[in-house]
Amino acid sequence: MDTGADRRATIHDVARHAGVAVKTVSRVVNGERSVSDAMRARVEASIQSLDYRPNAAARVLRKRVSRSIAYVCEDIAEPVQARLAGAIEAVAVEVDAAMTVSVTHHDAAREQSVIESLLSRQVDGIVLWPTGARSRFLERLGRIVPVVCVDRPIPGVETDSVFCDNQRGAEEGVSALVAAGHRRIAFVGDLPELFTQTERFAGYKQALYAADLALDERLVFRRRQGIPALAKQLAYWQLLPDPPTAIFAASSLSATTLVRTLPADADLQLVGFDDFSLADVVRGGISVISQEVPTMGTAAAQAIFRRLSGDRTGFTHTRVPPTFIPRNLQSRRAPV
Amino acid sequence: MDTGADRRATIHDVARHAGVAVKTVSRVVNGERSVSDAMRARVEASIQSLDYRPNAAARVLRKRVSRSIAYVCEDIAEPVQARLAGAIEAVAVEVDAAMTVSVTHHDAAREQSVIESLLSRQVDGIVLWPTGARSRFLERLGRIVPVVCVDRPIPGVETDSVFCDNQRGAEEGVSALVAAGHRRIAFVGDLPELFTQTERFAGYKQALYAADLALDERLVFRRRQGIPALAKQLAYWQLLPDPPTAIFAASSLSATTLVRTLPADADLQLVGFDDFSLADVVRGGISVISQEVPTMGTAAAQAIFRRLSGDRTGFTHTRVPPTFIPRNLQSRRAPV
DNA sequence: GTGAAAGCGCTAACAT
DNA sequence: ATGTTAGCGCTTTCAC
Repeated sequence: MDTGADRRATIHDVARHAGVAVKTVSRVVNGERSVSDAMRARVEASIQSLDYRPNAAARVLRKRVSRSIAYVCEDIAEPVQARLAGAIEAVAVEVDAAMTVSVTHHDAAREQSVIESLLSRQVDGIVLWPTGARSRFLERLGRIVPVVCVDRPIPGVETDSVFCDNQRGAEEGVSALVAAGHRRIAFVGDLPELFTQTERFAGYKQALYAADLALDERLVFRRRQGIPALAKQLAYWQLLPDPPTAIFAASSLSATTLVRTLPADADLQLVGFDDFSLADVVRGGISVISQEVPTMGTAAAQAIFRRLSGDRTGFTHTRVPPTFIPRNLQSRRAPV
Repeated sequence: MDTGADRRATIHDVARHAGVAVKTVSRVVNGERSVSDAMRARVEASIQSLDYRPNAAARVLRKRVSRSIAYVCEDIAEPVQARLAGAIEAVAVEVDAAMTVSVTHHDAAREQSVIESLLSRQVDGIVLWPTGARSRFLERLGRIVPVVCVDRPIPGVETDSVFCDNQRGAEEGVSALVAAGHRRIAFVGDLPELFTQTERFAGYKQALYAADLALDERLVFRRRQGIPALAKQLAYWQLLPDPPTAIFAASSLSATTLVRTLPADADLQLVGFDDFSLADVVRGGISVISQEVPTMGTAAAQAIFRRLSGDRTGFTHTRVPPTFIPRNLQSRRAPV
């Protein structure tokens, strides 16, 4: 029955127990068809009674594939990155692969070191949420193992990629404000050098352009905000001859910081990029552009497995359109 | 799967290139001290120029340890579970181990199958957020590999464990309501059979007892709520001769559902278990009992590595006290 | 349909 | 301080 746990049973133990050759056990374990039913039953009984589990390390060593993929992200506690992990894991488990998670904390040096470690572990592919740093190492990475970038690219390096269609999403969100009658729409975003921010700002500009509205640089606030800086900016806007009547917040951090900063009775309509918890509640509900995270995770994981099954075609760049979720969007008469 | 590079360099390639024995390369790679500086430098140069990376599969096969731990949880997208993953990964990376993440989706069958797969992969330990199902398989699991349970135990099985001190936390939260003058405090929680819910309800009762307040069963609502059911319950409470003036919500789901259900002007003080995004904002700020997730993750991972370094002492049960975060807790004159 | 033997890349054990 | 050899548990190759 139980082997006592002294030493895990090996394929040899099973072969001896069943009175067959090692190769036959291997065939049964791997579901190969050229095994008679009687033999299969005999081997399976031995596997059961010895509680045999194939040693993946030996298999990986021999087959040179690990059936494991890595997800390297900046911060697994961040909701979008966590949900992406869930979607990737779902695809992995489907094909009997494992997902390892490594975290870079936005640090390029750590990004390289965790990836080095993963390569050593023979991962079959990497879904990478890059830090945004360039490096000779990352340039060569794609030649060693299939890589799919998510959220943003590695600067100067082409890989398979799955990104949100940030520009289109932002354009849609801002256009919804225009359609609700707003003509003075401010932009509050994170650091301009971030890939997603650049794209979302482009979408903002495009929506204004499409509505024949001028871009007023005074209404653009692009930095890593704290509440004090944002409060000051809001006060400044109120002093303008024609202050903004709506704000497009180009990240969930911007949106939540705005929520914390705005007086409860401030008459400002908000649209945010990325949904966040209780966005449906605060300030009567805040409209958001919501990334299709499950779709993106599935696409990223599938891109890896596509490469693993031998696909050598050119890089694919998937743009997943986000969904605009209108909430409490009141029409507003345009000012004269 | 060959990914373009001809063949990765092996320890033999390095040995040949450097003109030394493989064992010497092994010594250098593993940082053993009995290697002369000259030799070390020569080997390291060869490693560099061949872009050599040790094959972890071969190492695992030989050493019988994988330097990898598994984190098995119910839903990696859930904030507490995601943050726990981050804390576990931080400890793992510190000791040059990898963390694999598997998800059970509250399904006992999947719990068993993912763990079986992990055992095959030779993980050195498992941090398990159990589904709560009993099984013969889980009973024996601890004999095969070190297991640390988080959040709740495996029913009927003792393992090392790291739990939040739910009872104490709940007691503290309810006591804060009592201290603010509340005498009619309702309990809104999730399914009573959940381990954490049982403990939190016990803390609620204890706080009432300590304050000489009777437990009024009519003020206890324990089920998986939706907004309609909760709205009905709130309406019922308003019809009581002495309706509750405060509510203790024993999960973040209960708290956020309450927030979505309560009219904005409802004069009810809330305290929730588990912090949630924007709890500092909604309804003027909601006090919460906040789990010390980083502490718990660190403790769980360390418990694994303690076992791996040979510790065979009895099971350790760590109870991490949560932190009460008061927000907008107004004093209320007790009714006559 | 089944089996024997070689070897994946590494490290433990034992030389020297 | 450095080298040689065996073997971890599996799959591949080839033989029957």
